[in-house]
Amino acid sequence: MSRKLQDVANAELSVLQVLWELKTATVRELTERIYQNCTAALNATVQKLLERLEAKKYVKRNRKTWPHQFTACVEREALIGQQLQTLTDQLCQGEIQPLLSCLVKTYGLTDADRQSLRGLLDELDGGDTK
Amino acid sequence: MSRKLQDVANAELSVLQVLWELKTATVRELTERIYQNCTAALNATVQKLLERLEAKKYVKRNRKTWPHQFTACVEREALIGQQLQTLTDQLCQGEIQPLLSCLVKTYGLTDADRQSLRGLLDELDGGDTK
DNA sequence: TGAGCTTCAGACAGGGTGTCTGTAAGCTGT
DNA sequence: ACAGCTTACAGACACCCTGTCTGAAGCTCA
Repeated sequence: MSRKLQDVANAELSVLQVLWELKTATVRELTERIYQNCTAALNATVQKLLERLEAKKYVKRNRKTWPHQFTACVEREALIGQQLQTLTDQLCQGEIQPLLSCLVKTYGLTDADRQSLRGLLDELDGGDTK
Repeated sequence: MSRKLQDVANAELSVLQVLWELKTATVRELTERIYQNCTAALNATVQKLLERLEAKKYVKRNRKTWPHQFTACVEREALIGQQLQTLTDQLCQGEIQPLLSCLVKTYGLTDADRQSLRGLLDELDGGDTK
């Protein structure tokens, strides 16, 4: 039974969040943003997190600049989509149906939510008018 | 930075899946269903998984019968909801909005999917006609 | 060239996970 | 009541992910 590989760890995610916000940043900037201060140790921690994110292809590093500049190369939406995929795979045999219904029922969707959701649906209808 | 506690592990989930299907089962039944055979070791493994699930309040054990009968005491839907919550908390600052849009856009929702989704929305509208 | 950052490699502890062994406890048919 | 089988329970591992840190090597700029 293979382990559920946790593609993005918690601390890694917090790095991504900042990168999404800043578009591009150095280790120092990230460290300060995340930990509100910046010691050698914390820097190394962030460095390591970036290293791992880079390995996972979630972050790109520009080695030509000094200090290196980092940018996310995965969209927040892509990550959401991926998580949703994992979720349906694991709990709904790949179907979105149960997830949708659960989502609509469980969450108190506001009028606005429903409205915009309808909008999205209409868009889709328009998009591929079979 | 606290670790993202993985509420239900992989192997644990496979136990739950079987319990959802069978409603109630013994360790032996579960073991056979999951591993296609049943050694002392595998039995103990399942036993341990059940023990952990019980601790997490996801499974109930009837100690009056012998062998013990196990039943899930969490619905699949509840788990989905919980996962969705985690997802939005981590990636959308608790908003469902981005998730919804991602979901609709990314997944090729079939006509049927869209239809049923509309149905659900209508139901909601009817439900709390403020 | 030297001070001060930055990068990089490696180490490490803690915890989750899946698995197993060994032992105690419970049941069943004779 | 007992032998023999099944089940329950406790504890022990090993593996790996995560977050963190230390120390050494590299780069820049005055």
